[in-house]
Order: sequence, then structure tokens, then C-alpha cells
Amino acid sequence: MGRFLSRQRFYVTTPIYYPNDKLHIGHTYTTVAADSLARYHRLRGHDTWFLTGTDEHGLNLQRAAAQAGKEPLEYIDPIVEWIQHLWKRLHISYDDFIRTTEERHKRRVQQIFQKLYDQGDIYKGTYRGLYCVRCEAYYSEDELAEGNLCPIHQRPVEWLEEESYFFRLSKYGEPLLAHIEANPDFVRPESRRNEVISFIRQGLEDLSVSRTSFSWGIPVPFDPKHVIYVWVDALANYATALGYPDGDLYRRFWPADLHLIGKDILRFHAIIWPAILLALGEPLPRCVYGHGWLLIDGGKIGKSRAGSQVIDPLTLIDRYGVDVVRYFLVREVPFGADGTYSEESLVRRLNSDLANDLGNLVWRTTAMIERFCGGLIPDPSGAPATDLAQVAAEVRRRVEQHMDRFELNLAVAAVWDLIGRANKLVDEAAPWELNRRGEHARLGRVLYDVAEAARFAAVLLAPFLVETPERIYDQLGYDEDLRAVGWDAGLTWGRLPVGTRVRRGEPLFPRVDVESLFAGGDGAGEGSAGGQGGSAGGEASGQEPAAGAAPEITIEEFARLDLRVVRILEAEPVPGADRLLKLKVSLGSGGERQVVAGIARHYQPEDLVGRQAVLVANLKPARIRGVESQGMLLAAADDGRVVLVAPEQAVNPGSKVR
RNA sequence: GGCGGCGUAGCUCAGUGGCAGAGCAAACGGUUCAUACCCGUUGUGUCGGUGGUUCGAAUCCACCCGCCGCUACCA
Repeated sequence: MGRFLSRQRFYVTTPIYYPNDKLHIGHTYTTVAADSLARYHRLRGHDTWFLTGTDEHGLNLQRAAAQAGKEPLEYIDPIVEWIQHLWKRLHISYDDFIRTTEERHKRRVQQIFQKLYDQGDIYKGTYRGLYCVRCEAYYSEDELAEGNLCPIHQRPVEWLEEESYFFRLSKYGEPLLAHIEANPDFVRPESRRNEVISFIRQGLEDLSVSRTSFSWGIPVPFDPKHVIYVWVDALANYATALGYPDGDLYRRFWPADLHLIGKDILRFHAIIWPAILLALGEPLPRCVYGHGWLLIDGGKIGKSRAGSQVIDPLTLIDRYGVDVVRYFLVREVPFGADGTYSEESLVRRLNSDLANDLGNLVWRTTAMIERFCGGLIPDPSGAPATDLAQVAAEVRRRVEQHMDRFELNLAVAAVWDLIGRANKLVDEAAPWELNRRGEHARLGRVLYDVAEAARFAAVLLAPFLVETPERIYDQLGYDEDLRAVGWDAGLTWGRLPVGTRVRRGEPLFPRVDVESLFAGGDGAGEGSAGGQGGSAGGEASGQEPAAGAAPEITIEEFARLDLRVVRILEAEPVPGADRLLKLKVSLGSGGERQVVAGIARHYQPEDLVGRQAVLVANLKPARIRGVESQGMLLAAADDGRVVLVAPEQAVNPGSKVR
């Protein structure tokens, strides 16, 4: 604790994102976390700098642009704009956004490269590896498909040698290990630190830091047929953006207090980047924090996943509001560990924490002040204090401790102890009783303290939420700019002026009806929505649907099914099974599958060929009568009849059904 | 294969030698200021399995089962 108090400054970075596709909720998670930390330190009055940006070089972007028939920047610019728009919608308060294609970055990267070369830490050598000509990329042996084939093109890779510059990473293994061992906070969380240590102990090899196989990058200053490869280019952004080596910002903010990253890029940040800095003679960042993944149904969110799996953050903001999304991200995931995203869990957080606890606290408090105190914040001085001030002080202390350890989820959770205590106090003190009995002094004290607790919660949540703290202030009728006032002054108990006229507006967070949301499939879904029990069912809202129906599932559970239209290519009976047919079906570009279907009593094999049907494409393969079945065809069962389900009009095989 | 981690209430997890915990969900009760809210009570747990150490094990040890991470040139 006090690590940053003494320094009074804070420099935090996110990774720079690769704009070959839109960002998803995982990137949003990293960035919102960094933003919360930046906002926290600004509130505390620390000299704060928050950097994010985009990594815009490399083969993948060069190729994507070429495929789109565009110049690289022509292709990249709109994506970067989209990213900046997303950050704007999330109120990401970055101080600088660096693009690696900017002159200020390129110049300094070349400077770094030159310096390392001049001092012998970069030398010319030969890079050897297994190379796929189509991919224009190297593969390591364990990445290859069966028979030494390129995993993407299924064609043989070649052993290729290429002239390349190398960074003497091997030279810095020992010094780096010493640094890590001397600084327990350098790599976090603990489990990541152990990974890094054991990796370095295996011995580090020198690192290829240039390429001649593509051109979209920063030229090596003294050998322009090479471009500087990602390591030096991208990682250096944390320093070049500040004006390394002699810019004012660099002098003011380096070394970084926190590189916040996903665990997938840990090694680059915890080994390669520090080694470069050691070589440059620059101080190392204080902490590299590899947080966990946000998972969907146990699978990693990644761009490579099917489109249906990717959650568009903008959609969520539109649907629930920016603070709900921000709150969910920092609250739901234990920082460092993996967390799970589902819309259902988001709505649960919204309903129970934001609407029921916080929103309702503000709502009932202002309602009572209106009803019992003429709408004016009452004078508390006529009765002894409640314990809320104490609880608030203690919660504040815990929030600070957690923030210093980057435990965002615990910091936020602590605020709910104050909110919970305030709700409980209302119940215990029963202001409506005090009012009825004419105990105005005590009534004033209780309502003042509860209002002040709500105000405290607003300040304590100000690092995380961007609209709600102001809305709470507004409903309390308090026109102070809480972000300008800052942490210490804002967290002074008794700041809320007596006699302020409250302004009740709308509840802070409307509850979302989980049942209807997931039954109807939100908006687009018409389905069988009309028949839902809903409110008509009274108490029985959580009851099972009518007899005979299957239990309710969520839209996400349904989304796990990969249903595809297929064309039946071949059909033949399965020997020794009188109701099974073995089918070969086409998924168009998705290839072909063999499927066993129990429809032999209902269809002649020859009648099936050429027809379309619907396949459960991600069903776990099974052996049926010794025949492999990779999926299952949908069919309607009407008494004894079995009828295949097919699209109403012919569509391309492989089309998704949903 | 090697190294590391995890497996605790329906769900998410805390607890690392001394009577099994929190939040959410559920049931019941209270209350009416409030967004069917808030407050209280209640639970079901072979603490992954087996064996061992110990007066005592979720906790320490061994083995087993299951899951996950890392094991370098992909942003």
C-alpha cells in the first residue's frame, strides 16, 4: 500500500490492438479496466497518463488490405476510427492514442533499432524455418498439420532460410531473472510470474527482429530491404508515445506503472520488452499484469471464433447502457483469473446490484426526503450519528487497498458493503415510523446519513462508472462537479449541504425482466413468445411451462447449436440395420460429412439424393452400428411419421439455421 | 512428456490444521419509504476419489480421476 501515494503519478497502458477486425468484449475488458485505474488515480490527484492505440504493421494487415484492393492505410483508417468510436461510447479517458504508422513512432523505433545495432545487441544473421509460400509465414513443427502440411492450406511447407536481424535476447535472461526475483510485483498475478520464470530458466534464444518477406512495416534504417518486426515495433509504443528518449512526457512518466495485458501476450511484455529496455539502459515498468480471459460458455472469445460467438460491445451498450457494461466487466471477473460472460449474468448483475441495491437505495432515499422532509436534505445535527460514516470510511480504505493491488472486482464489491449497510439502516431505523411518532431529530439524522452514504457510493464508484455518479449527485440535488473535487475532498463525510433540494428523476437502473428477455429472444424474436406465462402467472413466474414441453433454455443455450443447411449427396442403407441410412451431405465450403439417420423406413435412399436438410453440425460424433456419424439431421416426428426438415426454398449448403 | 494450477452449496467463488462460508438463485417470514424492492431466517454440501500423518484434515503427505495454463518468433 502507498506504493503510488508516494509517487503521486501513474502511467498505465493497454496493449495496442491489431486493426484487422473489429474488437470484441475481451479487448473492451482490458481497456475498461485500464480506464478505471486511470480515472481512480486522476480522482486522487495523481499525475496520470493513460495510453492506448493500434498496432498497424505486419503481414496480416498488408494481406487484408491487398485482398480488399486497398492501400494498407486506406484499409486500416476506418477500422481505427471504429475502435476510437467504441472507446468514445465507453467513455475511455485515454490521454493519448498512438498508431504505429505515425511518424513520431516510426522515427523513434528506428532510433531504438539503430542504437541496439550500434551497441551490438542487434546483429545480422540467418533465420531458418518451415515456411508456407501461400501464407508467407513460418510455422513451428508442432503447429503443422499431419504430414508436415501447412495448417491453413494443407500443402507442404518448405525449409527456408532468410537473412534477418537478431536481438541478443539470450544475453538478458539472467539479468531479467534477477529483476523478476527481486521484484515480486513485476509480473502478476503470481501464476503468470511463475510461468515467466520457468520460461526464462529454460534459456532464451536470440530473437529475429526483422523481416524481408513483407514490406508493410518500419524499414530498418541502415538496411531498408528489411522491415522491423513486431517485437521492436509494437512493444516500443509504450515509450515512443511519450517521446522516448528525451521527450518531456517520457521524462515525466517513464517507467510505466502498469502494462495491463491479456495473458496471451504475457511473454512479449514480461520478457522481450523488458529485455529491450535493459539493453537500452532504460528503467523497467513496475508491473506487467496479465489478466484472464472473458469466456463464453467455456470457450475463449477470439476473433477466430465463429461470428455468432462474438459479442459486439456496441450492441450491449445500446441495449443496457454504458455503465451497466462497464460495471459488469469490472465486477464479474476476478482480476487475473478467467471470467465468464453471458448476457444472463450481465442482466443478473444489473438487476441485483445496480437496480435493486444501488438504484433502489437512491430512489427510496429521495422518496423519503420528499415525503418526510419537504424535499430538502435534513439537518442531522439533532441526533447521534449512525454507524454509516464509520462503515463508509472503512469501505473507502478497502477500495484504496484493492485499487493499489489492481483488484478491481474486489474494490467495486466493497462499495456494495456500504450500499448494503445503508439499505439495512433504513429498515432498522424505519424513518416512516420516526415520522409517524414525530421523532424529527432522529429522522433527520437517519435520512441525512443515508443520503450521504449514497453520495459516498457515487464518489467511490466514480473510477468505474461514468454517468451514474453524476446522476446520483443530481438526484440528491447536489450540483458539485465530483470529478473536479476529487477523492479526498469528495470523501469527506458531511459534505452534502443541509437544505439541498432533492431532484427525483427516473430510477437509476430499470430492472430487466429476465424471463421475457430470454424467452422472446429480444427484439428480433417472435417465436412462441405469445404463450409465455409471464406476469399472468402471478407467483408462479419461475415454474415449468405446460406439461409435455421441455424446460426453458436461454438464447445462449440455443446459440450453442450449430445448425446448417446441407445437401444430401449420397444415401445408402446401413447393413444389418433396418431403419438406418448412411448419408453423405455437403456443407458447401464447409466440406462434407457422413451422417447416419434413422429414416430408412420413411425414405428411399434414391429419393433423398439432391434434397436439402438441416444438420446439427456441432453434435459430438458418434458410432452407430459401427458407422461414424458426424452430426444429425433434423426431422419432425408426427406419431409414426418421420419427415425431414428442410429450408422452405433452396439455399446455399452450409447456410446457418437460427 | 515436463513444469504449474484447479476441482468446496443449484451458479460464481472465498476459506490452506481446530464446530463448513459469502454473493446470486430458491423457500419461508417481516416491512411498506422504495424499481414485485428492502430486511431477516432457512437450507441441501460424501469440501473430486482412495489411502496416510495428526487428538483433530477442505486445509499436510502419497496415489488416482477430471479440467485448465505454460512449454518462444501468431497482434
